[in-house]
Amino acid sequence: MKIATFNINGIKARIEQLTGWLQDQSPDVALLQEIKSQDDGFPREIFEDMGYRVETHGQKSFNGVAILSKLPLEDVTRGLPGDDGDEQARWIEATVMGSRAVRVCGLYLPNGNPAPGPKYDYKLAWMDRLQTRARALLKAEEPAVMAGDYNVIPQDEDAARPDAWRTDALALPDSRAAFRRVLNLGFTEAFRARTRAPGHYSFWDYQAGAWNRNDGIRIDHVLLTPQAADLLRDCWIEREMRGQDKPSDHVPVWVDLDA
DNA sequence: ATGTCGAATAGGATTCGA
Repeated sequence: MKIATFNINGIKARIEQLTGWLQDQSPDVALLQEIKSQDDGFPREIFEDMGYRVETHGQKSFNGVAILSKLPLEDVTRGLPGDDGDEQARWIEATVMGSRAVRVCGLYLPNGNPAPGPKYDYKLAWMDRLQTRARALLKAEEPAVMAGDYNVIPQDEDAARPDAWRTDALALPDSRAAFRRVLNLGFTEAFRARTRAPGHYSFWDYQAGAWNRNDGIRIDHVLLTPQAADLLRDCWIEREMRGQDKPSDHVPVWVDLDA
């Protein structure tokens, strides 16, 4: 089962790249973030015609997550539990029925800038709720994946210029600690289970020629429960996507599971 | 320093979010 997480930065602006990518790479499951569309504005027929089931959790203008799957989906839920007043569409879950059933969570974690401030408070509160959901997934003792744009640079080696991010919400110690707290519950960070080296990024800003200078950061992550980690065949970042015409500022991160 | 992009509003330049 090949699963890719991809922050597409707007479905309308990315239709061409996204459909080409699905044709070429044929993920079984694509977890999309920042669809920037409401559910009824999402061009689901385009993907259904390509053989994908489509589940969205959108909102107007900003945020929004979706699951595209060639495999059957069961028990789809929308929204991260823990705050009924949270209007932001950042979380969607489904069980993917492969040769093994895999619970898949697609997430778009709040950016949190400027920090300190209310947006940073929201980020940290959201990460507390993430930790609660993560505990429940572990308790089920089943293969589960939490993948998406975490908006966290886990360590200095995950940024080309770590000092430039020192006071940014993506790298502040409280952000890193909250990310580590989730990992330390017992999750495996798939990319780091396969690759130790620095210099691997999943995001390059549109500004200041960041891509041409390889001034990137690694903020898109795939976390696996122990039962999912046992199925891990490989994890890689598809950096070539950033060099295409009309790219997103993020690229896909893949896991291949024996499921 | 951002050197940018996407969406909404409004009816083409501006604002917000990233």
